[in-house]
Amino acid sequence: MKNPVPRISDTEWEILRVIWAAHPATTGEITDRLAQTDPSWHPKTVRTLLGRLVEKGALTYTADGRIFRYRPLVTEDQCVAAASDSFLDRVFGGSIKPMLAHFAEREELSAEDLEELQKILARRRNSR
Amino acid sequence: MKNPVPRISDTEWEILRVIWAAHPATTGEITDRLAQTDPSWHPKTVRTLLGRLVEKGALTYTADGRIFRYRPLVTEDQCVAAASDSFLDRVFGGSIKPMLAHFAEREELSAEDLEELQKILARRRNSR
DNA sequence: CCGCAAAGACTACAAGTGTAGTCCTTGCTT
DNA sequence: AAGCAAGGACTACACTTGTAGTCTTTGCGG
Repeated sequence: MKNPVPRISDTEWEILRVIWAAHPATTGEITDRLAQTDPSWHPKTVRTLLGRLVEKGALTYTADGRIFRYRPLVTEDQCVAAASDSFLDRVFGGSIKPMLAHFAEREELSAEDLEELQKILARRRNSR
Repeated sequence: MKNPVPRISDTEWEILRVIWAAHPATTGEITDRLAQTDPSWHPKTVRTLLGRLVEKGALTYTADGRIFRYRPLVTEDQCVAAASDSFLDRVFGGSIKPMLAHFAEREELSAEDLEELQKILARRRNSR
């Protein structure tokens, strides 16, 4: 009964991100918000992708006159979990620890990040 | 001068994994090893994918009679790094910390895993 | 009241992917 | 020696993805 989260492509993620951030959202709003971070978004492309996301069951809309208002049918958490699983399988053969080790070694982490992560780990260890 | 790592698809990852594990490897060896973990691999499919990976520049081969021996042109580390970057961008908008937090919260980590990860983080913090 | 810009519907199209199938050659088996 | 199975070359084909373009309708600004 729980339809598995549909597969979300690269560009579709961008669309979903702005919708998760604030919904319902009209096509125009979505296009504008996308264009703010990347002006190369073409309105027609946005429309196509919105249509595909509706087909996939990731979005619905309600028509308000000739304007559509989109809202998500899948949560960001669901999609993150699904994408993470698939990434883990593909790239790390499904095992989480090497994966975390890989990222923990990367440069971009600040001292505060590291500290916070240690707290997360510590909390988990204590809660058994 | 460093050709960017080619984009590797899901099934191509599986192929590469067995080649990284032991190379050079003949088509037959590769097919057999794949079939061990998943008997549904069809030899023709393997051949097609090997061809594509060669086109992409991820593999080369040397012909030994009518038999090809494949070896990687890209390292697993390179591919892991590239795939990780792309995953990070797609799913977490490029920021590493929320990503690590997400995985650190998952169930599959054992107490030993957690401990080891804390060590990694601690080491990083100390090394400045 | 009318024409136009904008929204949506439908169409396009090449590249990438998953998954083989067919055809040709040749080394090995009887 | 003959034939067959295995390798490789080339072909197939539907689905997904990125990226729009054309066609139709309609509310709004003059």
